[in-house]
Amino acid sequence: MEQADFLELFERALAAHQVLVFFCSCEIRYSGRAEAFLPQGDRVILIKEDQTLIIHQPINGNPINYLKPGAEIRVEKHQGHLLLKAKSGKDYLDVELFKVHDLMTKKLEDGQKQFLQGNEKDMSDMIKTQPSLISDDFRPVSREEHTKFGFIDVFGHDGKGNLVVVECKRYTASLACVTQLRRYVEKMKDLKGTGKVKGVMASPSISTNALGMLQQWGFRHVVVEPPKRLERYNKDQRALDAFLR
Amino acid sequence: MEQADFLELFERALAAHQVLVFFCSCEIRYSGRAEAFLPQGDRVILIKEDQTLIIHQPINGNPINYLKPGAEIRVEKHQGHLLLKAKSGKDYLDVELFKVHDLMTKKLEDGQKQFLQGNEKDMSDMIKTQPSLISDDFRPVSREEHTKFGFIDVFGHDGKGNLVVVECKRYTASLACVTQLRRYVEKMKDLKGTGKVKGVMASPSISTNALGMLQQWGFRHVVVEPPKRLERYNKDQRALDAFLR
DNA sequence: TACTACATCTCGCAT
DNA sequence: ATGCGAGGTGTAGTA
Repeated sequence: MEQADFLELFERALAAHQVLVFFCSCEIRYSGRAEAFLPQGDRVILIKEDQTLIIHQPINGNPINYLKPGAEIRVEKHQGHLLLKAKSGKDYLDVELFKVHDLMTKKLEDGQKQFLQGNEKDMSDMIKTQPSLISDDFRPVSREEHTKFGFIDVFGHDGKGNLVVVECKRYTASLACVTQLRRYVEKMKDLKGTGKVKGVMASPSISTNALGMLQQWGFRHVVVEPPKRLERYNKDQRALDAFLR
Repeated sequence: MEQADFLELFERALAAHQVLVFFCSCEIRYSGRAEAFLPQGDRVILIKEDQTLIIHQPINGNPINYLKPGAEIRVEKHQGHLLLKAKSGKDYLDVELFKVHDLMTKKLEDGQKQFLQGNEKDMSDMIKTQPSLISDDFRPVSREEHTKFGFIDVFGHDGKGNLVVVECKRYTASLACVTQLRRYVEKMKDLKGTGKVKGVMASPSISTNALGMLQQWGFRHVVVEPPKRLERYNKDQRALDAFLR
């Protein structure tokens, strides 16, 4: 693709807040929270309407370089080829464009948000409405969602005069998760001036080391799966899919 | 763009392990580690040569949906429009394609790795070669000895018979960082059977609460910046850039 | 494989 | 702006 053609289309699309994608051979310098250099190779560059800049190599899931939304982006001629210079906050990206293979631009119309279920919040909600998931005598004191005594997921008491702090994790609980629970329990003991505070880790599973530390602190692990209400629908889809194959 | 044309180009590019990008109007269902639904809108869909699938809305830095490398991807006709079905591990993605606006495919040649400096490893290396950054009497032990103690960033001793555990963070240290350090110190006390173990948090800054907890445990904070050796080059570039503006 | 910790983490939420 | 914790976190390193 010709330099002049690219430059014109690029400027116009950028000004019109279109989305731009192009294939190119380039070399990249990054400076900001860290410093990086990526030698010449073919990449995909995506510029969104909010001036997000994302650069992908032909393999791997994550972008190799990027700038957050709101970047200042411009292209200038530099020693026979083009130089894309961009800045977002403290981060700077310089992309030497040796060759632009192909470019695609379009104004995209969206504005939808994704509905997502099965996160940690859904898990703690489930425990509040089904306290027996923790124990027969567990009584949650719903109320506090984010702050009050901290960021405790579910807080309550049992029938033996103990306060109970529940920490939910949607994945295998690790050492870090247990220290988090420990921190909350100690905060609660401090605030309430009592030693009768129990810790419960609610997660689908827990690593061996984490379980060891949990028990060392006299805490309990309870197996709880994150709720996925759309699961049946999707299961059906998968079954149908397998049938059609 | 015509369905039949898209289908043919898509299949061919996918089989040739080219990179594909297209603009489309679509509706997305995700099922796997969670469940999600995204109503109809315009998006950018990127399929890489390793069968990574990434879907972007026209704004925001992160993809709204994605599948990890190695996904099984196919497109089939479904009630007048196209249906892209993909699966990677336990994750399923169904994309109803109401209209494909434009498509770009190309075999990209890369294979370069990024050189990056200023990460936590660089920070701990710097401390090992310049122990005075921690204190005048700090003496780090050799790297070989270090490894058998686990995940400790820098380990050593001072002139007063104390073992010293250093935890590096490239950003503002938080409560979680301090509990991590605490965990390492306690592990070390246990392993060595001594109470004389000091904890040091090395980071550019530390939150007020984290500093409180740090001091409560008798640990110290030392201000250390992650090393960025290319910084001067980039600073010069920025200065030059400003001059040319 | 399981587990651990880093990441230019990003993002939202609350102070 | 800062602080704190979740994330469909992803990714690398190690046992």
